[in-house]
Amino acid sequence: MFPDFVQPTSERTPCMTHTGSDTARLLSLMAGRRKISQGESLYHEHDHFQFIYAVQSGSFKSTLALADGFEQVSSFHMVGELLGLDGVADGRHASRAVALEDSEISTLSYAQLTELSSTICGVHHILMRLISREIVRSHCHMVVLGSLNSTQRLAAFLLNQSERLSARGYSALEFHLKMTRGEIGSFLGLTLETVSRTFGELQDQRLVQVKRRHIVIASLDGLARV
Amino acid sequence: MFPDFVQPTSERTPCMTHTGSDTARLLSLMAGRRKISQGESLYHEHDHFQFIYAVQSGSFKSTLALADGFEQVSSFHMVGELLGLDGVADGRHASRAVALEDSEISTLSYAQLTELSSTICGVHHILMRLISREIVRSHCHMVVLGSLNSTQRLAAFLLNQSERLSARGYSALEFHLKMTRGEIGSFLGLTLETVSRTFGELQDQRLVQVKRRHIVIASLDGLARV
DNA sequence: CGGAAGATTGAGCGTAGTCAAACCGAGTGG
DNA sequence: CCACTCGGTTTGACTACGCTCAATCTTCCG
Repeated sequence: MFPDFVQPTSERTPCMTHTGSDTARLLSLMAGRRKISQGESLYHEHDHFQFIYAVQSGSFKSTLALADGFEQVSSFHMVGELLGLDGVADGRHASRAVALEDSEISTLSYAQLTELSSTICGVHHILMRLISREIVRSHCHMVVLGSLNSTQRLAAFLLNQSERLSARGYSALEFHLKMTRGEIGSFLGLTLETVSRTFGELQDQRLVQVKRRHIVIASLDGLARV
Repeated sequence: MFPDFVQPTSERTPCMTHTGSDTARLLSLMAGRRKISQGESLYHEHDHFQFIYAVQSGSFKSTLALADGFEQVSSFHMVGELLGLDGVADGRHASRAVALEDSEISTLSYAQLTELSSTICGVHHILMRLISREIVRSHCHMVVLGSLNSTQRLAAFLLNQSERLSARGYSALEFHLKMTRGEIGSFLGLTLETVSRTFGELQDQRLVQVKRRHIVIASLDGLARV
């Protein structure tokens, strides 16, 4: 039932977060460091696009505003991931980035970066790949939103979290979510009540243990099989 | 209820298709031309990424395969739009592109393009912007999939079609869809029956006239207000 | 301790999915 | 020309999943 790229097991998965040598090399160019406290915004929609950011510690969500004032979460970002690439499109940010906890980011001026591109061969390849990877990630998420039921969505979400956390050296089976049920719901196209209930279901099936934001995965395979 | 960027009226809309001076300049570099007949694939998932394609005539859909063999439509492409940019991410295509009708495409080798980037200043800016714009587009579609009901989704779809067609000099109010109900449904995260029924509703509300694939929009504003 | 924000749980409802049948239009061949 | 097929579309009846509204509980923090 799952698109194969949602599963964390496969070696090369397009849904993979953009952590890797690409980002590492880009990170080495990063300069300014800044603290962002919980709830603070890094940038807003329509803000002039100037910087690309990398999460140094903590985590962020990206949101898009709906016309009625509500906001939908479009992605979560954790340590080592980049923010702000959506601004390349037309020089303005298309989303808002908010810290989910007290965080630190480093900053890289896009103008600087394009200069570097001409001197340091390969830099713009890296950047291009990173942006393109974002496309692939959103496409994956479109599949999640467009063809999975609530249980499958939440399972996919947990697997994704697990994969990204373990890629950062944390446990793949036990972790602490930084986001509320409402934010998860918004991200998955569900209500917060449904998220809560679905956590309950997964727990009843002995696939995970959930205590508020603390998650223990009992069976990765089981989750993937959902 | 609509995210403002779903509406076709606003002047600068991030959901805007990537037709514009950027594409135009890129198109001028395009070389080979090829015919693709209806149902034929331009590339498949996991194909080695080598070319970027521009639709010269006809139209295409991009699909992602689910693990169970089904495919979800992730986007539609019409004349002047680019295909294949998802392959930049890791050198392999993440989606499949299929012609919705007998079509023609022109081809641009990505390797060639990156060479050009170093000589012709600005080429890689263009490419970067185009890729980034794809991100913004997918984010918009995530909002559609994550927070709109069937009527709103279909209205957004029709407005999008209308906008893109009128940008190409066709009528904004009367056009012929190239895709089946099933394909629309897959794209919008609905079943084909729901698409059909929802077309009926919109017709009952005198917002559009629908006869199979022939669409006449009675009120763009009405659709946008849905 | 009290208040607030977040999470859980419950009851009832509605939208969209499912399954099934009928319909329509285009193309094919007798 | 009509009969037949086939893919796509429409329509109907029923169902179920997830939403809504509401109450309660938990944890955190002043």
